[in-house]
Amino acid sequence: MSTPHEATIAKPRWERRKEARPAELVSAALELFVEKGYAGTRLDDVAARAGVSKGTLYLYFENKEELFKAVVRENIVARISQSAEEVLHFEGSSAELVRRLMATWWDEYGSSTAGGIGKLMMAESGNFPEIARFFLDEVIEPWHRILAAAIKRGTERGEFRTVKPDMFARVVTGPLVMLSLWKHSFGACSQQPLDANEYLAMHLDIVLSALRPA
Amino acid sequence: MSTPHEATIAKPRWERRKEARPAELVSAALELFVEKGYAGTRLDDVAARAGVSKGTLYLYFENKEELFKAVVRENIVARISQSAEEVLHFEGSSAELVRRLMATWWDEYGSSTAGGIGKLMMAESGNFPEIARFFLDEVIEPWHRILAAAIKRGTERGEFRTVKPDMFARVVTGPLVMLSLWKHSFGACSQQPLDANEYLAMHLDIVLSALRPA
Amino acid sequence: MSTPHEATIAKPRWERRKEARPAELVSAALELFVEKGYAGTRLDDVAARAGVSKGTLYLYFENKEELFKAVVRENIVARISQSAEEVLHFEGSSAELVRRLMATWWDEYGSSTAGGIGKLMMAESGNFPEIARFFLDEVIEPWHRILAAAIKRGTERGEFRTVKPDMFARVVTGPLVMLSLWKHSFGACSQQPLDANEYLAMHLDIVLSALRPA
Amino acid sequence: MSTPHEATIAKPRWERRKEARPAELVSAALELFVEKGYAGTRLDDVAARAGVSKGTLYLYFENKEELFKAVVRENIVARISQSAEEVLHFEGSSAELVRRLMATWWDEYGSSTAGGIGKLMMAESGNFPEIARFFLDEVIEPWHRILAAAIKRGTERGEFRTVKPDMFARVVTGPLVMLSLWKHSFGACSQQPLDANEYLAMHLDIVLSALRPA
DNA sequence: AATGAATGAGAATTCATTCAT
DNA sequence: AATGAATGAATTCTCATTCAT
Repeated sequence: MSTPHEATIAKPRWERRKEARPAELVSAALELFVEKGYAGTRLDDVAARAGVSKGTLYLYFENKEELFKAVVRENIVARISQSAEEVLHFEGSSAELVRRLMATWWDEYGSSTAGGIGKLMMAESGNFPEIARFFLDEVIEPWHRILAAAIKRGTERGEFRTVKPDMFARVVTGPLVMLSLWKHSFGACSQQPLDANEYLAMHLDIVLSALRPA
Repeated sequence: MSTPHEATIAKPRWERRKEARPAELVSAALELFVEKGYAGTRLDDVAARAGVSKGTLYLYFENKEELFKAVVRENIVARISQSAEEVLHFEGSSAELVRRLMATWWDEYGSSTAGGIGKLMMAESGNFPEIARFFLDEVIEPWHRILAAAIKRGTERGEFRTVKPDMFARVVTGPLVMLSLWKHSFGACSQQPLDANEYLAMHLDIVLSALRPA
Repeated sequence: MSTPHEATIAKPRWERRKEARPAELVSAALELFVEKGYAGTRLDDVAARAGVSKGTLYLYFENKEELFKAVVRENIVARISQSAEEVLHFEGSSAELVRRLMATWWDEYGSSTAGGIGKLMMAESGNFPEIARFFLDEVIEPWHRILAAAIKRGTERGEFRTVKPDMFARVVTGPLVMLSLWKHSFGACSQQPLDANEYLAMHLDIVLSALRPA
Repeated sequence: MSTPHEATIAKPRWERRKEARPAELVSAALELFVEKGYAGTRLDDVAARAGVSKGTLYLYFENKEELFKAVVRENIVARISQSAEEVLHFEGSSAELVRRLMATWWDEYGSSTAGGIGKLMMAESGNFPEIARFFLDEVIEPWHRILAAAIKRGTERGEFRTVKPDMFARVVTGPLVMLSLWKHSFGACSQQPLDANEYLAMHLDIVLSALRPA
């Protein structure tokens, strides 16, 4: 179908980083969506922040909604699955396992730019129910299951007291999410900045205290 | 069938409701802002939900931003102050005090429609820094202080172990906020609905367990 | 048709100045139309300046355009005719007649609030051709005829040199109109205010110098 | 009838005219502002007259007011300065100088489309005081100074009688402005059109007669 | 592959006009 | 006669999307 002379078409002077573009755009879009919300983000600004023209955006994404979906999709990652492995194969104490899971959560998800996705999804879940559902299924529920599994392991091994693992996992995820949301919202206008490490240490302390067998 | 005369009684195009209008508009706006975010809310829709025309909105609010401010202002309420009283004059155990504060928080703030304000502020803090600051100063910080005071009381009376009251208060507020946000976001698309009472009971259990003196 | 008991209807508490209202409204409208132009004038403001509610305006004027027409109509007055009389019956020198006509023009038309009508008509003639035509026929042309008649009288009596009366009248009306327009436009933002008397004196001097027989 | 192929050649929805656009828009806006006044001019119409869509206007001008300012700015031109040169270096009689200045005024300012700017400024000076001030400083005052200088020159060379040059200049500018305003207002609805040349000849005659030494 | 001028539907805002009181 | 709350059409302005280059 393609004619041989196509190969002789002069190579345009740009050509570079064909692959990099979408990532740059998604990254710029992520920042702006998190900062201003979906409706509040102008594609003009996304393009400008990515250093390209507005038209270029449409070479890679059909429209604003598809860009939004891409932003969510590209940033939820398969990270969760790694944590799952850890739970299954972990050899140490359950307290240590819980500590590690939470540290991992914060390092790889909560504290990263991608953590803003949480805020975004929370704000836009009403406007994009399918995406919210997707996020719920792919991110939130898996995490709850992993953490619940770790709790259950501790109980079964006699390290933790008996609690309802699912509900416990949900509740103690609250402060983690809170911390992440805070960074992307009030954190910016609070004068004495929140010390994340101290916060996380206190949180771990609470969780483990609450799990101590009677 | 109906008497001809009745049929011809002109239905007034509108009713005079000067007193009620602003509240109705603010209420309609609250729902939509929470549901769709600031930028995603059309004033047309606000007016329609309040049962008035677009123009009427402008009789009571200078513009969209002022409406937004009014929504926030009218819904933060002075509720917090009542809780403050409770802390100061409470006679019972500190565990009971904490339980009551949390129940109050949920009943009067978290579970109410106004709880959506929290979600709204979180999403829009970047776009309205002054209002976010206001919300921080008038709602969040006071609550933290009240809860911290209750923790401190428990410690001083030997009922709780020693913890940093401020940080503890912040951390254990996480699940409360989480629950409220959930209701206005993923709650809508989660199939097995979250049982708020069970969640809160578990949370209280965790908090009190974590505070138990060694 | 009217029933006797109409007479027993309680006399409402307002009642006062039934006749005065339209004049107050027209006067307020005149000021605003002159100041802001037709389109730039809000009926709200007209009503406010007249000290009545917006609705009241519609008791007296069918709509904005009718109000505008009333403003023009009520302010062109029959003043002109008095000047006409003067020309016909004046006994003194033609120079004195011209002097009087100009002084009269300034005192009764140019310097009065109604002088703003000129500015208004100039600005809005394109939007209201019929009214412009009316103004032209009822105000401008008659004035030109009167002044031309005075010039002609002077020439015929040997007091002035021979000129084309019509064109002469038009040209020397220019400074008069200019002065009136100035008051309602740049006059407000010019720092050294224009001395109208000096201006008029110079103008009269020019006119009479130009008419001096060779 | 026409070859099918020709008929299917897609007419571009628009043409790229970045360079020409602002001038075209300003020109369209000038006509409409002069014709209908600032408030009476719809941006839709400006765009339509310039042959572009509404949105395009906003690519070049931030808002209606900026467009208005551009219209004024672009049309006052530095024409005045040429006349200034003439006064300084003119070698002939002062009467000839005055004649030339007036002819120049009419040819280059009064009779041109840009002359409508005068009408516009007069009508809108109240709504845009800063622009009016600008116009006063950049156009009106310079002209007065130039004409006054020419009068003074004549007096000093014994060609004219002694008059107050400033006031004289102001007064005799009246008919010029009048003529220009007339063209853009009543001129349109007057049946016997004003002969500008005859008017200007009469005016020059008056001015020079009035300046003749005793 | 990239651009950015142009578009036009849609949202915010204004204001002349209506009408129940 | 007077009011002023309510209306909705008209206008300004925004921004996602298109497309010739």
